[in-house]
Amino acid sequence: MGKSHDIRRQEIVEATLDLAAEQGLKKLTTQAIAERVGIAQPTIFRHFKSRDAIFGAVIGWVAENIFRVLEQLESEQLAADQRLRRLLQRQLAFAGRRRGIPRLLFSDRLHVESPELKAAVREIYQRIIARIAALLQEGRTQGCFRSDLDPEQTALFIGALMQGTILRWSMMDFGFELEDEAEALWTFLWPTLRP
Amino acid sequence: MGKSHDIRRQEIVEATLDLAAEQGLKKLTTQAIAERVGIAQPTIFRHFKSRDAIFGAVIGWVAENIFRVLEQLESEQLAADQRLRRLLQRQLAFAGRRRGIPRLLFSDRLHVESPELKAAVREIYQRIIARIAALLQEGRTQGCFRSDLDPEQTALFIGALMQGTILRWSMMDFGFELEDEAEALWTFLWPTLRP
DNA sequence: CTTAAAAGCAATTAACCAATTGCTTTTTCG
DNA sequence: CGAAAAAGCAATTGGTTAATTGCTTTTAAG
Repeated sequence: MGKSHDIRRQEIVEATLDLAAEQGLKKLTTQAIAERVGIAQPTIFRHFKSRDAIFGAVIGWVAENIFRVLEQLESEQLAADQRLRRLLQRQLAFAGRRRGIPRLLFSDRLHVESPELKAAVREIYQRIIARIAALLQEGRTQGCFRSDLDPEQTALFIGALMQGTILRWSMMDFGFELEDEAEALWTFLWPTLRP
Repeated sequence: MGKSHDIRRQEIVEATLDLAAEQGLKKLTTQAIAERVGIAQPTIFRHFKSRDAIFGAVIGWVAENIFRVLEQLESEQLAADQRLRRLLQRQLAFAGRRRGIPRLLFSDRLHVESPELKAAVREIYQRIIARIAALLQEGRTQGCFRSDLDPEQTALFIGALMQGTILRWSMMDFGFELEDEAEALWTFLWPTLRP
C-alpha cells in the first residue's frame, strides 16, 4: 500500500485547490492532479469515485473551514459590531490563503453541471449570509446598529461585498493581499450600519 | 452564400451568450452554437478563426453596450449622486437582460487561458470603476457626497457590490429580477456616501 | 448571364480526457 | 509469517471536441 486512504484523499483535495488557482478549471484534469500528488492517473479513482467526487470533497473541505470560522466567532464575548468585523476579517483571511477557492466555487461548471455541487456551494453561501443577518439582528437590539436596518437585505449586500472583493482579487491574479481589504471594507461599511 | 458575414457573426455572438446562460461553459461547444444558429459546425469557422475568437467577439459586444450606458450618462444634466444612482440602475438592468454575461465574464476560463480575453474583461471592469470614481470625486466637490470620501477605494467597493449582486443572481439561477436590486442597493449605499 | 468569391456542408482528423481493466506491489493484521 | 485487502500502475477504451479538408451551392458584381 502507498499512503493511507485518508491522507491520499486530503493530498488530492489540496492538489486540486492549488491547481485550480494556478491553471484554472480547464487544465484541472485527473492527469494533472495525479502528477501533482505524485501518483498515476488511474490511482486517483482508487480514492474517488469520479472527478465530480473530488470537487465535492474540495467543497466539503472549504465548507468545513468556513463553518469553523463562524463557530469560533460564537464563543467570543464581544459586541455584535466587533464580531461582524472579525467575521469579515477572518473569512477574507481564509480565502486569501487559498487562491483556488474563488476559481472553483465561483465556476459556472459547478453551478450548471452538477446539482449536488451547486447545492453544496449554495449552502456555504447561505449559512454565511444567515450568520451575518443574525449578527445584524442581535446588534440592532443591542443598540450598536441602526434601528431601521433590514438584517436580511443588509446581510445580502455585505455578502455581495465580500464575494465581489474576492472576485476582483481573483481577476487581478491575486495581486494584492485580500486580508488587508478587510479593514477598508469595514470603513466603507460602518457608516451604513451605525446608529 | 447564406447570410452576410456580419449578420452571421452577430447571430453567433448572441447564440453564444444565450447558450452560456442556459448550459454553462462546458456545453458551450462549436457544435451547440452551430445548432442554435442553424448551420453546420464547420461553418462557424468561416466566420471566426477559433473558438476563442467567438468569445472575444462576445466580450467586445458586451463592452460596447456597457460603455454606451456610461456615455449616455455623461450627457445627462443631473447631480453626481443621481447620476451614480442611474449608473447602478442601468448597468444592473443591462446585465439583467443578458444572463450569459456573468457566466461568461466571471468564468475562470477567460481569466486563466487567454491573456487577450482576460485583458478585455479587465478593461470593462476598470472603465466602470474609473467612471464611478470620477462621479464620486465630482460629487464630493459639489457637496453631495461626504468630504472625507476616498473616491478610488469607494469605487472599488461599489464595483464589488455590483459584481457580488450579479454573482448571487447567477448563483440563484436568475431567480429574481436583477434590476429590482438597484433601488435596495442604493438605500444600502447612500448612508456611506452622504455628507 | 457569367464568374469569382463567399458561404455552406459531410467527412475526417488529431488531441484530449475520464474512467475501466487486468495485473503487480505493498501494507495490515490475525 | 502469510494471506487478504488496499494501493499502485501500464495499457486501453469510449467519448468528446476544435479545427481541417475537399467539395458543392449560393450570392453578388460586372
